[in-house]
Amino acid sequence: MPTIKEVADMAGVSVGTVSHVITGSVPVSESLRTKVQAAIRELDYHPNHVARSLKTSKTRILGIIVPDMTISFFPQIIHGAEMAARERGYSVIAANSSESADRQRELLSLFRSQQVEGILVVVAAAPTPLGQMTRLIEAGVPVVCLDRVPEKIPVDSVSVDDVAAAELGAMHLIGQGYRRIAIVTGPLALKNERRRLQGYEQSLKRAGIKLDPALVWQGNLRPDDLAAMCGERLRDAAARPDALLCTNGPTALGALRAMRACSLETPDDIGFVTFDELTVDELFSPHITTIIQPAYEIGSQAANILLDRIENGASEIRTIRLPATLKIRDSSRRV
Amino acid sequence: MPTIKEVADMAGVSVGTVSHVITGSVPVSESLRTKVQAAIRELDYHPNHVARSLKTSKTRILGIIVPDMTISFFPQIIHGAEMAARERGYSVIAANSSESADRQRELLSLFRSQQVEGILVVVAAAPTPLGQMTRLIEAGVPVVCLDRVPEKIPVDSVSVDDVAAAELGAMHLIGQGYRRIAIVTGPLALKNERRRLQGYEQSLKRAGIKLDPALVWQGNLRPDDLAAMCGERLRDAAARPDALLCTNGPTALGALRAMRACSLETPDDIGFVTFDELTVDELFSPHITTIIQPAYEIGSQAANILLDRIENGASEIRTIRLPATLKIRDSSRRV
DNA sequence: CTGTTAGCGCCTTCAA
DNA sequence: TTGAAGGCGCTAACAG
Repeated sequence: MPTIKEVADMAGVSVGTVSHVITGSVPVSESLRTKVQAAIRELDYHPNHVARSLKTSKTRILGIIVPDMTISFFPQIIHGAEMAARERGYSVIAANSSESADRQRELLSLFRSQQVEGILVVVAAAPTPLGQMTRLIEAGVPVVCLDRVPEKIPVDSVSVDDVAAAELGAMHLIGQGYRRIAIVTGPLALKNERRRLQGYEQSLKRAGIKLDPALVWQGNLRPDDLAAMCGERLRDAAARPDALLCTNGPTALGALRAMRACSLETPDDIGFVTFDELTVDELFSPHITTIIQPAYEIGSQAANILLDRIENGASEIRTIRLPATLKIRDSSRRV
Repeated sequence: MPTIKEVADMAGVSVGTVSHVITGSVPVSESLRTKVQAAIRELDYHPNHVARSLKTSKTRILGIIVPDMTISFFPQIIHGAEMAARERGYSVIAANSSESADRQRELLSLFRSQQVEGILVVVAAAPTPLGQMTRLIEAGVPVVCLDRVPEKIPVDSVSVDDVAAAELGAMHLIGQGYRRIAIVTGPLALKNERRRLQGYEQSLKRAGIKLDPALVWQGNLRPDDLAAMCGERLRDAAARPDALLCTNGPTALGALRAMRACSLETPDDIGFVTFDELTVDELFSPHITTIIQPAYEIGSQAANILLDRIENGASEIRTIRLPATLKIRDSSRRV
C-alpha cells in the first residue's frame, strides 16, 4: 500500500501539499493539484483512515447493536441507520448481541476500542446490566436507544408509541366484533411489552369489555415455547378466546403454529392480529393483519439524532415516539 | 477516553508494562499485573484499536460486500462469515452495493482506506468493471468471491454447484411427470444463471425431452418486470408450460405473482420449483419446493479461506463448490 | 522482568 | 501557496 509520502515524492511536492489536496482544507495551485492527482491515480493510492483517525480522533464510524439479525425488523432498522449515516458521511458497523447481555457488553467494549463516534443500541432482552450503558454515557459516548427503551437511564431514544400501536390492533378486533380477545406477549420485563399490554387493556376498557386476566398470556421470545403455551390454552374450545393479539413476531409465529395444530382458521374460528410483518410478500397465506412499525424510519431518525449529538455536543434528552400503522388483511376481517 | 499512559501513571508502571499485560506477549509479574488491571478497571480503559492498528498494520477486520441485504440469502451469508471470523478473532464490516457497480467501487475503495485485511465480495450484477477487482488482487489484498464467481479473474471463490443444483430441481419436476417445463432466469450475463440454465438443459436431454427455446424465459432481477413477463406468457393456456423452474428468489416472486394473477394453482395447474427460500417459516402457503443453497456455509467457508490466505499468505487459487439440497414441498408434488 | 524509545501514516499548526 | 515538523496512542524492539 502506497503512503502519502510516496505520492508526494512522485508528484515532486511535500506531504503537506498532498494532504491539502486530499482534504481540500487549504487551497493548492491548479498545477500542483493535477500533478498530485495524477500521482494518486498512478499509485492507486488510498488514504489510510487508520492513521487519519489517530491524528484527528475522528473515525466517522457509528456502531449499532441489535439482538437478532434474522428477524426482518432489525435489518430494516440497520438499513435506515446506514442510509442516514451515509448521507452525512458516516459508516456504520453492525453487530448482533443475540439477546445476550454478555455479548452486548463485549460489543460495547469492542466499539469503544474501535473508536466509534456514537452507538445505536437495541438493548438485549436478557436482564440487562445497565451499569455499562450508564458508564458509557457518562464517559461522553453519544448513545441512542432504539425500539427498546431502558427505564431509569437518561438517554435519547426512538421507538414506536407502543400503547397507541396496541390500541390500533385491539380496537380493530373489537370493531370486527371480537369480544374474548387474548393478548400473547413476550416477557413483561420488557417495557415495550408492558406498554403494549397497557394499550390492549385501555382498548377493552374503553369498549366496555371486562378484562379477563386469564386472557393475558405472557411468554418468552422463543416460538417453540410459545407454540406449546398457546396450544395448551387453545385446545379447550369452551375457554378459547375468539381472537388473538400478538405483541411481536416470535409470539406470532408460536401462536400461528398452535392455531394450525388445533386446526383453527382465521378469521372465522379465531381472529388474529400481530405486531411486525412476518414476511414481506403478500403472496403468502394466511394474510395476516399486522401492526407495522416504521423500522426504517426508526433507524434513520435514531442515526440522525445520534449524529446531531456527535456534531453539536450535548443537548436535552430527546424521546421520539413514532406512530405504527395497521395493515388490515384477511386474518381479522370478519365483517 | 483514558490512554495507556494514564493507566501506567495510575498503576505506577511504564506504558510498556501496561502494553505487556494487555497483549500478554511478554510475561509480567503477578504484583504489577494486578495493579495494572486495577487501574484499567478503575479508569474504564479501552485500548485504542486505531492506534494499535497503525502500529501493527493489522486491523483484524474483514469487509464483506453483498448486493442486497433484504433478501434473506445474503444476511445468512454475512452471518456465516461473521461467525467464522469471530472464531478466529476478526470482526467483519458489511455493506450493500445495491447491485450498483459504482457503489461497489466506492465500497472497495472505502474498505481499502479502512485497512480491512481481506474482502469477501458478491459482485454486483450490473456490468462489473473487473479492473478494480483485478488491481485489488494484484495489490495483494486478499479477496474471496462468493456466490457469483467472476470469470477471467484468478480469485478464490465459494459458491453452490449451480449445474447440479438446477438438475436437482429439473429432475424432480420430470420425475413428477411434468414435461413442458419453463425456466425463469435472471440476466444470463450472470454466469450462475447460465450454469443453472445448463443444468436444466442437461436434465431435459437426459430425460429425452426436446428443448423448447420458447420455454427459456430470461428476465432481470426485478419481481415487477418478471411478473409482467410471466403473466404474458402464462396467459395463453394452449402454449402454457406445465411447470416453472425459477433460478432465484426475485424471479420466483415475479412468477408467483403472475401465477396468482392467472389463477393458476400449484401443483395441479402448474408445477413450481425455485432456488432460494422465500420465507423461513413453514406456516405459509403455497408450500414451495425449493432448491436450498447452504448460505451460512458459503459465508463461513469463504471467511475461513480468506483468513487462511491472510494468515498464511499466497497459495493456489481455491474454488469451492458446495452442494445444494432439494426441499420437496406441495408446489411440485403431483404423484 | 521492566523501562525507554522509535516510529506506524497522517493532519495541522507555523514559518517561509 | 508551500514545506517542515510535531505528535495522535500504541507496540515492539532493545537495553537494563
